[in-house]
Amino acid sequence: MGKKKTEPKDLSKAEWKVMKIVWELKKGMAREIYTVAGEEHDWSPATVKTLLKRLVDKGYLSATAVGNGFVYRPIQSALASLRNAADQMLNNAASGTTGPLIAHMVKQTDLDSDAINELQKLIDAKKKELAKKRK
Amino acid sequence: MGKKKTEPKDLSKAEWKVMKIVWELKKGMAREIYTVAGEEHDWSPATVKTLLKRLVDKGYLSATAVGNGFVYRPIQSALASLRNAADQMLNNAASGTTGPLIAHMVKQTDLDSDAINELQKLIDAKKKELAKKRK
DNA sequence: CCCATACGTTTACAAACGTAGTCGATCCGG
DNA sequence: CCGGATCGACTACGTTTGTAAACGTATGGG
Repeated sequence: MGKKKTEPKDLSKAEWKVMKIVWELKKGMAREIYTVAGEEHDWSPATVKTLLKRLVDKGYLSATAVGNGFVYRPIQSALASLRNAADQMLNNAASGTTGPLIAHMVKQTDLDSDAINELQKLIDAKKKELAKKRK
Repeated sequence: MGKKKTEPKDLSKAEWKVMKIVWELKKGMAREIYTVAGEEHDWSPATVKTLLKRLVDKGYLSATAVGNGFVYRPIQSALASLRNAADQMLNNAASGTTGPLIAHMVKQTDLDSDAINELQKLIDAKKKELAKKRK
């Protein structure tokens, strides 16, 4: 028993940026990660190393020993993590703001046809649901 | 000339919760705010007072003197603040995740017919745009 | 087999956050 | 006009975050 669950800590701003890089690389050694990170943001390798460590501690990255160091890999998919962030955001949304908020995001984003179709499907479902409810 | 802009600091988790309450009340004196906050979260009045102060300092709340204390009012609309948060989130989104992310949010949320129609309009626009591009 | 290089760990330190107590000023019901 | 309730400011203090140097160690090219 006692699975204890260890409340999943969430990511800080800097940590998100590192995660984004690792998600895009799929996996990587310290070197590659802090090279990219050094270009994109303006961090010293030391800084990135610290962030990597913290991410491993927080359970967002796995580190499998290879040669000198480790290969880092995301434990959760980018999507899973984003979903959490999104849910938190929705919790902070005062009633009535969610609709416009989502609309804003749709406007902001470039969607491919798959995404658009998926969205269309969801909208249709919502419509149907609404119609029924308003019987 | 020196508009200086004072980089808008962003809200911490606890601060969001307070803001949400104020947005919903539209405005309020310390008393009401920390009463509600005390029920919803489990904060002492002192804690809420601190948060209120910090929110005023950060420029999220205005405080106009009335009697003993102040009436607090949100300076930005909830939507405006959420939009910022959303934009940040989209920045952290690795490519290809945005579509599914938005889909997730749509699923998560109860939308009224206005919101649904608005979304539908946006989707239609995206479709058209896509069709044209893929000439 | 040596040593420069890169790795991860430790340590550092200021700023932001979460949480809250104290305290002098002030308002209002009586 | 007094005294209790309340207010906001100030102080406090441990934790997390941002940022990075130092350092002991392992690695692998020569």
